[in-house]
Amino acid sequence: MELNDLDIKTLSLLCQRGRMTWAELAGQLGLSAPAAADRVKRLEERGLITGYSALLDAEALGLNLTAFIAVTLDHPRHRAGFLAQVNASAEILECHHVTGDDDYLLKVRCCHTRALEALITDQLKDIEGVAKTRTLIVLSTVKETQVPPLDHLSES
Amino acid sequence: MELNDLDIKTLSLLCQRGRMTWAELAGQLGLSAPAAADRVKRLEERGLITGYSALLDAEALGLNLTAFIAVTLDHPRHRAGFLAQVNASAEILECHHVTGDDDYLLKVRCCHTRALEALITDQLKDIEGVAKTRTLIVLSTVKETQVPPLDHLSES
DNA sequence: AATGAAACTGTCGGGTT
DNA sequence: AACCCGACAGTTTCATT
Repeated sequence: MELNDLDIKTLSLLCQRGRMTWAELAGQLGLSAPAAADRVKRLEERGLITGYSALLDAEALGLNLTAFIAVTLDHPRHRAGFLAQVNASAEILECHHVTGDDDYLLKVRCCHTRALEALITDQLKDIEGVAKTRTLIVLSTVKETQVPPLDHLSES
Repeated sequence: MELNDLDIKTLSLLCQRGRMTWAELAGQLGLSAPAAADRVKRLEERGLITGYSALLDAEALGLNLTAFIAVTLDHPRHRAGFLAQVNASAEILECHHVTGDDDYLLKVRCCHTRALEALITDQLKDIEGVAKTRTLIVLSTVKETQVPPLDHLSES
């Protein structure tokens, strides 16, 4: 599992402009278009690139409310039902099993406080085994990217 | 600011497969290729689509450690310095100003615990005004998407 | 929003270092 | 093994209806 500088630059460029043409990418890399396409195909086959996506502006879409919800389950037996609900809800963007006082940390996005209330009451609290939820409302977002720190990979 | 069903379907399709051709998109929408391209261009100009990106597998890249760090500043005067550091660090993926016991919630991603230690000690604690940090380690990630809940937009 | 023509891009095979 | 070149099919784009 080796990643040379050209691979990292390729990943970086495709994170910045996911629809750029192979010719354009090749220009930035100093390669021909087929060579650039080959390298990308290899990165996809190795599982480093899992797909491509349009990036949407949540606020422009009217999704003005982001929140983090810490969830505590009262027994591991209720895990499956909880995770099923997590996967079924489009408003739950992320769900992480975390260390600390609570079991799970969710990142959710919805339109307004009423929708958040419905999410907490109907989608979460209603699940058997959800003992407690703690909600942090996002007042403003300073930075939000899904691009991992590619510069730091050489150290690994 | 109107969004019809075709717009929402367009956004959804482009979130799933960001590099699909206009011809392919047009097929899914029941339109001709130029019509589909026109609709996408309009969504970009309206700011709903902010760009396109390759999606990377952080674990496959060796970025095995994700954490959330709650940060408390001891005085608003130290805000600017803190935010400058946040924007300068590639390992800090997100920074949200939140309600609750702490001021900011960061999502960070790095290679291993040593790198996380360096992030907390050198990048955060070293900033003047950072009074306290609380770190939650992510044990496993159940779900992680950046695609907003498009189904729920009709209610707004 | 659909059609048709021109320019461009992606992709494949063959050859090179 | 990685890359370049040339060629063809598919795609984007523009003008027109």
